[in-house]
Amino acid sequence: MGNTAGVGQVTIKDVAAAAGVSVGTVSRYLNGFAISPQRRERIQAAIQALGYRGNYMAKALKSRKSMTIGVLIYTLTDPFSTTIVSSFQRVVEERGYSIILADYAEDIGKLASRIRFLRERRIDGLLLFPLLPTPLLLEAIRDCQKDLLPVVLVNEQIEGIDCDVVLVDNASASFRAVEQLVLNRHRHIAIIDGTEADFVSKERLRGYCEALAAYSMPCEKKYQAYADHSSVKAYNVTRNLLSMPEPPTAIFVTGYRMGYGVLTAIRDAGLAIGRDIAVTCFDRTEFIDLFRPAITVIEQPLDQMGQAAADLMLGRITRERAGPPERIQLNTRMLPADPVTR
Amino acid sequence: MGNTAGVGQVTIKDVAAAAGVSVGTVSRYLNGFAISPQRRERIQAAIQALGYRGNYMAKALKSRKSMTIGVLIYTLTDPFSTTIVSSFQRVVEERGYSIILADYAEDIGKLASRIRFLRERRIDGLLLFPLLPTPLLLEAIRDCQKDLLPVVLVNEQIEGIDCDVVLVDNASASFRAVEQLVLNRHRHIAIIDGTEADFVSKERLRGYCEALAAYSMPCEKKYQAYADHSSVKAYNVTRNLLSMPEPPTAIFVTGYRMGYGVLTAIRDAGLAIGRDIAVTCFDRTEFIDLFRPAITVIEQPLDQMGQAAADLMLGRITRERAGPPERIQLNTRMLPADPVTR
DNA sequence: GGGCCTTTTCGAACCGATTCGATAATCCCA
DNA sequence: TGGGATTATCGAATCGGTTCGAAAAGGCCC
Repeated sequence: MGNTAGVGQVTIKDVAAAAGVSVGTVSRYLNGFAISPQRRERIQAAIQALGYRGNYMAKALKSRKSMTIGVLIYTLTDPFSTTIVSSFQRVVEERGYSIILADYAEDIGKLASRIRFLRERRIDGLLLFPLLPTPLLLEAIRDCQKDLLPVVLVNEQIEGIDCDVVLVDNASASFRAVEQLVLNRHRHIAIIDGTEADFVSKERLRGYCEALAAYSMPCEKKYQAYADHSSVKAYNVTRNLLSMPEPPTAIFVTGYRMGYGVLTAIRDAGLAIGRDIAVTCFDRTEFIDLFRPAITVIEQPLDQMGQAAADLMLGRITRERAGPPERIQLNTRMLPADPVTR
Repeated sequence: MGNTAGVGQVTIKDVAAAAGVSVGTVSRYLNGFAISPQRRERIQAAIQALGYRGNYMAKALKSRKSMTIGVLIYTLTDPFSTTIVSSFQRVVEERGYSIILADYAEDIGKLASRIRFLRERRIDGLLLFPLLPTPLLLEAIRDCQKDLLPVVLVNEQIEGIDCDVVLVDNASASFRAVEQLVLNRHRHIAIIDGTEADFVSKERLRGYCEALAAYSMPCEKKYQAYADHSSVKAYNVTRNLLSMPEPPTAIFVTGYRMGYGVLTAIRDAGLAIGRDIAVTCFDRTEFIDLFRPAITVIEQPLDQMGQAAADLMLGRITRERAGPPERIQLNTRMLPADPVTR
């Protein structure tokens, strides 16, 4: 029956009645099937007149697709991941999907319950930003895969898991960055890295070490530090580095938050970036951009990453793409500093 | 009938059959109504055994509530708003709501279509971060209200709209900040503000002017600049200010992004923050924190804002709260610098 | 144990769409 | 213009829950 008065509750039945056709026919029209011209017109008129707006829930129930993708991010406050999400969203929305967003407050322990929450909403796919390759994560992913829920990972590689993933060339970007410093005659190059455990940090450290090795330079522990992705820790670490008997002449920082700390520490030590010391920093942010071209920035293709993730996801959801998981590796771009040579 | 094999498609019917009760009874159990102990046990066992997971879509369809709140943000990459969203999310999720997130890429023109998108998902409420009080926005909100869709605004006040809103004490915070500078004997205090049009910027400028007036100081145009919330523009503006014949001895910046530009410009001018020049900045970010206590920071209670917004929203959605719109104004906190006196 | 009141259970209708078999309309060509 | 093939339309069943009236069960008191 439906109601004509109520608030936005015009149903397909009302439209059918107003147009003098069956509900099935209206449905056909809505889904783009062939329909006779005069009926098409009457239906269009009825929709217009009644202000019909399809009921997404009914559609989702019947078609068993929620047209919703869950996005689980470690924290909503990190512009790096939200930028990726933003472009991901743009792409999937064009195909009618919306995203429901959750974060796990950088607490791996919450991952499972957050995923459960999303799955109760019957998401059609899951975009996951892991922090660490823990067994818990592995189990959670396996669980999704068991139920054929497509999962796409961003920036993480996990032993023993076959899962679509989007990455950047962490190791080789680091290699090139450090190589450039070496070529500019730096002999004491420090690295300030995230953690010992996460995939991205490990890869970036690997690139650093390989570059030094490639030029037969020692890879000394005293020039290697972890700052746990924290700007404050990076600040302290940098001050320590600068007060060494033989301080580094170049610092390679593997993340923008730590970059903040490094830049501030250098300033507070009374040194001039780009003259007294070279800095190469992963991630391009609005703030770090203010230091160009005094520092070298490794820019990650965030938009592309979001798009790639969206393509992977949509391919799986629609089953246009089957077969083994893909591992998409995108290239960073180095925005070189005016050289600081020794 | 249901299926026992398939992927996660156990229905309430399957549970009922397995427990030997009717679907209605299972539903009662699920919704916390009284039920006889032995049935309760059988139902629990059946749910456990089958791995039943309620179908959110079916529930939403029948109960006409999507248990979903739309969040429309100007850009996902702004940590200020995403922090608020994060705490908002935490609160509403406890009540079973999830959020679906969309941004409008700082393009007011897209607002209407973004809202339409969200409304097609049958959201139960809308949390909106406006940028400007435009007629378009006003119309969009009116449209929601007409259909009794609860709307909560963050950080915006619109003439002629009655709508729940969460704000901070922009004007009085500015007043106090500038007052403090005056008391430290600064006589040339510059303000770098967002735009001429947005509510928050206007309020912050008002506080600045009122503070100067309160101390009978001139409110000179030459010390007032807009930087459009951009760090690069703030950088340029600051350089200009510093090269005036009579440069300001204190700068009041009304947003963290512009703060980045100001701090960098001061550094590049060879001045020391907290010694040569005083800086007071709105918003506390990880980066700006690195400058404390050399600069004064006005911290907004982001978590509280999110919670307040959530409370407003849930109150409206559940109709526990009716009546006229509320305007919740929260207090910022000033983290004072070590004083730079003249 | 019977009568009466309360509480629990059952079963069916319903939410608003999709989808499919059956039926009606249309088209094409002889 | 008629017959066969094609295409559009109708109507009913269905998705997986909630909800409500009616029926059954349980509790209490005499």
